Amino acid sequence: MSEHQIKPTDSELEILQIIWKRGPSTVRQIHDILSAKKDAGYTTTLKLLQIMVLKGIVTADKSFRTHTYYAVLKEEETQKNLIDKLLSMAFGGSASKLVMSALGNSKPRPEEIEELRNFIKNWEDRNP
Amino acid sequence: MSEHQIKPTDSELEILQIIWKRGPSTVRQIHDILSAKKDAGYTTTLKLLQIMVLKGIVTADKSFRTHTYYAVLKEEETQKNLIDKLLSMAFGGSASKLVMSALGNSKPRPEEIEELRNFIKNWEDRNP
DNA sequence: CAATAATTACGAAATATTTCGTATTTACCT
DNA sequence: AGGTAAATACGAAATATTTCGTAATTATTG
Repeated sequence: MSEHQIKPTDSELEILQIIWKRGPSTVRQIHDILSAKKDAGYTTTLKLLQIMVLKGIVTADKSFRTHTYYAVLKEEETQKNLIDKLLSMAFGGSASKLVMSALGNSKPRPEEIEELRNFIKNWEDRNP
Repeated sequence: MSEHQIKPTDSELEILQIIWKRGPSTVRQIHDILSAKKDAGYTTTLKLLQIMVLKGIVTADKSFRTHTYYAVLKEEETQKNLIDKLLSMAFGGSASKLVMSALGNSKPRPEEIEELRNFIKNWEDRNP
């Protein structure tokens, strides 16, 4: 860990999420998904990716005309950072309050519930 | 709900958190707490509060020279909004992943663990 | 009362983020 | 080859956020 916290902005997160899900992607691929859910110009998406390269959030393979972008930030690690921030920013550091709020308001799908129950079972074993 | 989502910024959240904890507070009181953990000028804190009034995040009682600021946004509701956002922004909408990430990386204090266990027990009853 | 201190008002600079237009380059297709 | 389409480069406007300096006002104190 030589680098101090690279913190993606909201727009950057939207893009990261797409790359995490699709794997390495081109601007066109990313933009098509992005523009399905929000209003955005192609060059805007391109510019964002280019900025993300400068910040070290993604890398670009430029060996072909159509560049391909790879996520540098790891999904789990980024999620952890965001939770840590939310925790200190809005929950006074209380993980239990955060979890209760998340579970209290959500309607997890059945398969999620099962996953969660298993996790909780293990978690309880580790926290007697 | 006539108003569209009032979304506090990070700095605003820091202040909100203080008011939530202390109750209605003056600029001085807020600033003293704030400046304990970060470098900030008094007028910066004041200006932030004034902007928050414009946005409807807090209200100011100006009947005395030293104004007192009240939170308009409710803590639980704001927390819920932030979690919803984080959920769609970084967890692809999966509450279970969010919870697992939060619990996986945290070391809750003993009293939190108890609270959490009780909550989970109830939650499991409601999600058979 | 006069000086000092505390407070608010407010403009505006500094910074960060988002968006897009235009120019240029590269590929593709008759 | 010539024309069209697709892609990148890049500056810069538009917007949002954060920070602070200065002036004006009101209280406090000696």
